[in-house]
Amino acid sequence: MESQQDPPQNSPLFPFTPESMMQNPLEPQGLHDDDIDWVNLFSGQNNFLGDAKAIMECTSSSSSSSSCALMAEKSDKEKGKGGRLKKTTQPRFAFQTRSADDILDDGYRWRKYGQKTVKNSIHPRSYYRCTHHTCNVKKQVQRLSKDTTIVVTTYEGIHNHPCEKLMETLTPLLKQMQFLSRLGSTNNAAPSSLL
DNA sequence: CGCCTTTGACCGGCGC
DNA sequence: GCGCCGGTCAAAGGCG
Repeated sequence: MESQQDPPQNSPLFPFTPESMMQNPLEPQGLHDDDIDWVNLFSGQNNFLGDAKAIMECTSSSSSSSSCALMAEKSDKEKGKGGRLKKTTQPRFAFQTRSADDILDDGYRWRKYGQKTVKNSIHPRSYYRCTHHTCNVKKQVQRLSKDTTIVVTTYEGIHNHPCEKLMETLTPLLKQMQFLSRLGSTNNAAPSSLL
């Protein structure tokens, strides 16, 4: 199915996803391997959003995103503009990333379904939908006219499926870890050489 | 051939 | 009521 093997120009796996942020919006480092629920992590079944508005600043060593900000808000404040769009209550997340590339590789597959020039911005806004059949997540990508090095990515909705690329990357590792932990339980050897 | 992007048309909400 | 604006649709074409 998924055949994208090429290393993307920006971070191969965007260091956080809206879902992962929702897991631990302000303490991304607070996870232990034993605590990770991979399914929930990537399917976003734990929704920390109430009326909360979270803003996160972070730094990243990746070449493309030197800084970013996350804002989360309830989208039912949205006016429900736009053609045939039903009124949604999907949570929305706005990322600001400093990148030469408009498209963040967040591990999901997106299909572009529109592009519009917006008022007060010299750069067009692009509209993407998650290509997963059952997933209704959308995102908008727009470059700031003030600072053209900053790309604003707005996610709308929660993925109801695992991140394909991330799972693709992690599956062999997880299998290896399972294998080694089984060995470790019999041989009392810790798989400390991993990663 | 399937999947993707492009792009103009269309739709509906909002402000005046 | 009308025009503006943002969001979506869908046909056409490109690419691997």
